[in-house]
Amino acid sequence: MTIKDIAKEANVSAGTVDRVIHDRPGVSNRTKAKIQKILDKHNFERNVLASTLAYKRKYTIALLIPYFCSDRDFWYEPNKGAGLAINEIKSYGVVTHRFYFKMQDLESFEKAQAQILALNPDGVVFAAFFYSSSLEFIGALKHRKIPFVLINIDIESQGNLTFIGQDSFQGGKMAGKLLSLNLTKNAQVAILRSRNVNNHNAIDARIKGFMSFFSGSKHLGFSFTEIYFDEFSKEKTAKVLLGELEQNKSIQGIFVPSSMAFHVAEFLEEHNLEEIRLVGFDAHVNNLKYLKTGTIDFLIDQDPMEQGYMGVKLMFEFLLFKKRPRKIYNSAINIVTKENSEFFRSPKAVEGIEV
Amino acid sequence: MTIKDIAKEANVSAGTVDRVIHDRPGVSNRTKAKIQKILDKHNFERNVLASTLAYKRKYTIALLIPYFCSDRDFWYEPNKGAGLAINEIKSYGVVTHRFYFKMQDLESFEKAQAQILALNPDGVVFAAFFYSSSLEFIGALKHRKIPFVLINIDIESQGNLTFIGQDSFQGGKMAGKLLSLNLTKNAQVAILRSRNVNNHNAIDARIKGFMSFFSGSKHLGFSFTEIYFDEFSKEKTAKVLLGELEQNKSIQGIFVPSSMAFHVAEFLEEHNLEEIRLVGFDAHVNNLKYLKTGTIDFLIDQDPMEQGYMGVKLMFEFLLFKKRPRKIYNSAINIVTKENSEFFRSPKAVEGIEV
DNA sequence: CTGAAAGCGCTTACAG
DNA sequence: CTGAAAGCGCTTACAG
Repeated sequence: MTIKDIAKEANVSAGTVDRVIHDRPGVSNRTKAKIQKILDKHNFERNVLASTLAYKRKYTIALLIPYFCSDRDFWYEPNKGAGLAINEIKSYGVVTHRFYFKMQDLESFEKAQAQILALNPDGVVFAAFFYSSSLEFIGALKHRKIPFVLINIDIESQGNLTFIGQDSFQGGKMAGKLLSLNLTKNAQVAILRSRNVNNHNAIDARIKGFMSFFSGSKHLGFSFTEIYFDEFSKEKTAKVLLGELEQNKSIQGIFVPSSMAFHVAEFLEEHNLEEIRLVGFDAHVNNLKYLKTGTIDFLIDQDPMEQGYMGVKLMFEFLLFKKRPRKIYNSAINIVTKENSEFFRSPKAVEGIEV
Repeated sequence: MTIKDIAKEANVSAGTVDRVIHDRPGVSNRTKAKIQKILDKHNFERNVLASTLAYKRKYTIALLIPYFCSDRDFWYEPNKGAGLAINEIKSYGVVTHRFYFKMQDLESFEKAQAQILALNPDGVVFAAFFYSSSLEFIGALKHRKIPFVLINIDIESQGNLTFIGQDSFQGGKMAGKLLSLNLTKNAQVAILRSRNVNNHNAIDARIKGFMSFFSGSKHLGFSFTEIYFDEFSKEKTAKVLLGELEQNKSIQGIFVPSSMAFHVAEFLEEHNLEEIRLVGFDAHVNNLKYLKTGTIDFLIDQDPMEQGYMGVKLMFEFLLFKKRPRKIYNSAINIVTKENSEFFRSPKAVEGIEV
């Protein structure tokens, strides 16, 4: 059933049918009703391919995420997912420009923002690092009426099309449960956190969720201590941990509410402290290494590839097909252990295919 | 960059460029080389939309999966995933016919097979229940050179395009680990299995994987006993379990290597035996109910929606774009607990969108 | 308010 | 071996 068929049945031209389908002005009510009736009768759905081709409109999407050095880094994955989506939608006349900034470098973030505003894209997908700078960027986007999608890091702002990321509180609660499985009663647990971090909110929420798991009566015996770092790096981690663990020999479990558990694991292995139980976030290659040796017991993964993929894909569907996404897409809370470290994400249909 | 642009640059017609792109005969080597050079220079990629539209070819895919009664059943999910894919690909001129059979009714399976062969589709996606009947079906498909994709249940046959499903051995091993987390040393564990089941292979592999986890030196104290059912149903489960658990009061953990853990959970709750630890497969609604009450400790999920989605999508990509999938797509081994029961799968970009 | 015609980019008989 | 033309289904100026 094509527009032509409908037109013939209604004794009008294809152009008129098209006007009715898209509710464009310039059709008499009488004709409109007649055509609509036939459309409904046949349950007409227009051919999206032909439609897209005829529209001729080109769309530009900008993606802004942290720079990554190798495929072992967290942000490699969202970038990969975005790449899959970009590839899928390019036939539809969508060109996606990718911008990267350095995670510790506000200037690089703002430079990328300026470039994006200069590009004046039809939509923006980004990770809201640097709280106040992100808010300004959002202000500029809203002013220009450019729709935007947030991935990975939420920010209490209005007007984003959707947010795609993990529920941090639930993730933290999950971490609490997992750590508890390997601890005996009355264990002492250390929570490790860095002072120099951009997404305080997510870290705080994870810790709140973590503590909430132990608030039930079952785990009254546990005690907790927070250990602060200036930043996560091999040397600094070692220095602080040496002091703390020396001072407090009864620490049996460590919770790292960020993706930096591998630094801790490296330290534990070097000091033969593998019996300390360790739970962290994000199953990137750096962390997986220590999951496999058993020094990290559990990782909680959020399928970052999917975040990149969906960010771009949902923006595309909004721009071309006016499909408005839900306000929030909760990423997976995947539990990763030695046993499923090869199988903790669904294999994506779009990858791994040779032409 | 379009075919027209290339044609102009090469001083030939668009038709000739098209012939070169598709390596169709009837172009002199000289012209071919000239055009190819220009194509390479511009890194030409043809517009898939326009191409699909012009081809005019229609494709038919047949899907064959078990019938399901409600959205609480396992097979509801693959069907839903398939529906998403069907919707995505219909613009490309692909019509997918869905056939359902009753899991305990060989006749219904063979009737559907006959209908599919009568339809003579371009590709078939199916779950290989009923071993020998499936082999016959595969023989018929091969004879007609109809490509086919297996989902959920693998079968040692040759010639399938790909298999999409969980690695049963690894899944079982994961179950072993999870059950062990909640058991004390020297625990006695029961493995429950039904005699009346179609995919013996997967169940056997899960049990092998399960046992392999305990074969390490760490768990020498555990002992295991297999309990057989004629089939899983509320009454039969209760009857057998009553006898077994009565006779052997020291059973502390139960492993159900199928999706039927909810029957066991129901029994345990009715007899106030919730302290027995329980691990099963597949996070469909029936099972999730008892995960939430805590009677089931862990479920291992395989993202069945993705299996349906990918089965159809990969067949589509093969038929239209000649993309040959990998021989196997390992489904996820998702660990589901009370804490992540809302978040154990990636939200699919394609669903939940209002037009 | 409505229709005829041209065009999106690619493919395919057909003619030469 | 090669080109001109028609067509896939939809959209859009343009003319009336």
